[in-house]
Amino acid sequence: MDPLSDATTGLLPHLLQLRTLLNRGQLYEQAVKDAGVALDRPAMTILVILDAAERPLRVGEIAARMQVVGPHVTRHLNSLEERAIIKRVPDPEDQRARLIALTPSGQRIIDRYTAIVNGWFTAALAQWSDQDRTELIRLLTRLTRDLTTQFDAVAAAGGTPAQGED
Amino acid sequence: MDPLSDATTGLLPHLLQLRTLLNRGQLYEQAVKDAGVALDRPAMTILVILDAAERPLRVGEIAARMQVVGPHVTRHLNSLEERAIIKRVPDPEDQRARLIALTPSGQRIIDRYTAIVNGWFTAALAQWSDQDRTELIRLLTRLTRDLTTQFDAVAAAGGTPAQGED
DNA sequence: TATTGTTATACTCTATAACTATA
DNA sequence: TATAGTTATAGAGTATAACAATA
Repeated sequence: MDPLSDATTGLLPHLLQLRTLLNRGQLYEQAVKDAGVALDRPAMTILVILDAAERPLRVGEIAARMQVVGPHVTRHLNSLEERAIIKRVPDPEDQRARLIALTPSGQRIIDRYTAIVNGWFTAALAQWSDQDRTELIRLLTRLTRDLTTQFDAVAAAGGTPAQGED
Repeated sequence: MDPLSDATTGLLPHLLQLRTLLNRGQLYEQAVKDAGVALDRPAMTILVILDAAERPLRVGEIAARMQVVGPHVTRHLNSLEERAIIKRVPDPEDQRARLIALTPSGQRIIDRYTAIVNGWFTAALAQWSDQDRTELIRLLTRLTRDLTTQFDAVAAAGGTPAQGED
């Protein structure tokens, strides 16, 4: 009756399993240990986001990308700034805001960390064909984008299923 | 120099973003509200796992699939059993163990919940081709499996990069 | 003695509320 | 008065340690 159901039914368990996998603290601890630093997961996530952005970000932008609330980011930034891993610089466009930038030391840390984790991914996908790897990235990117849109709509509607009818 | 890098570099930010998306508590709250129950996320995860397994599971099996530790599961099972959403039955093969089964009431809850979430997924993937949906499931399944293997190896090695050389 | 599960306690991660400063 | 960020406090979520019962 609904051809979509065949493919989308069963997606939930798969995604939960992936989430479960990525939430394992053990991995981050292993990676930061190998990278020679002692940072917790949220701090590491902030660094990954700053590194991927390739430019300084506002606190609010980081919070939005982490899907968390402002104060959570602030707390970790305080700790990261004390250790000279990030720095806060004034935003020339708005004196209320601050731009968060990686220090050279912070950049070295995230580079080491990323190299290690990418090494794991490379090993995990070693048997994959080039085409499958490319497809994975493409579908994952699209999935994340479309789920974000859908979830935002659901949250905004505040209780409406949103089967996408009207 | 390394053709794998092209595809696997950048995988980390994508996966973190997906994780971030799936960790949003808002969604679970919306779904359980629509489903007419009041359960927290870990409890809901347990029900999803039991439903996907299509048979009673041991406490240890649930913990393994959630990648959490036994006591965490026990606590939620206590609460779920009080509300007659799951029940513990003796495992005929081992008197130490117990099998966790959904009650009819619990099955109804997870059915409603799953229908709602699957509705969201269906809406999110409405514009996708059948082929892309099929490919997504296939690659996601494989990714989860291969990452699990890799991460287990890393954790077991206890600090070894595991580029798969030796 | 090793394993399955439970109870009790502590730690990590994230949210809400109240406040300061600039727009 | 609205917005960007911070401080302080409270609540989920998960882990570690100690224990009970069966293999």
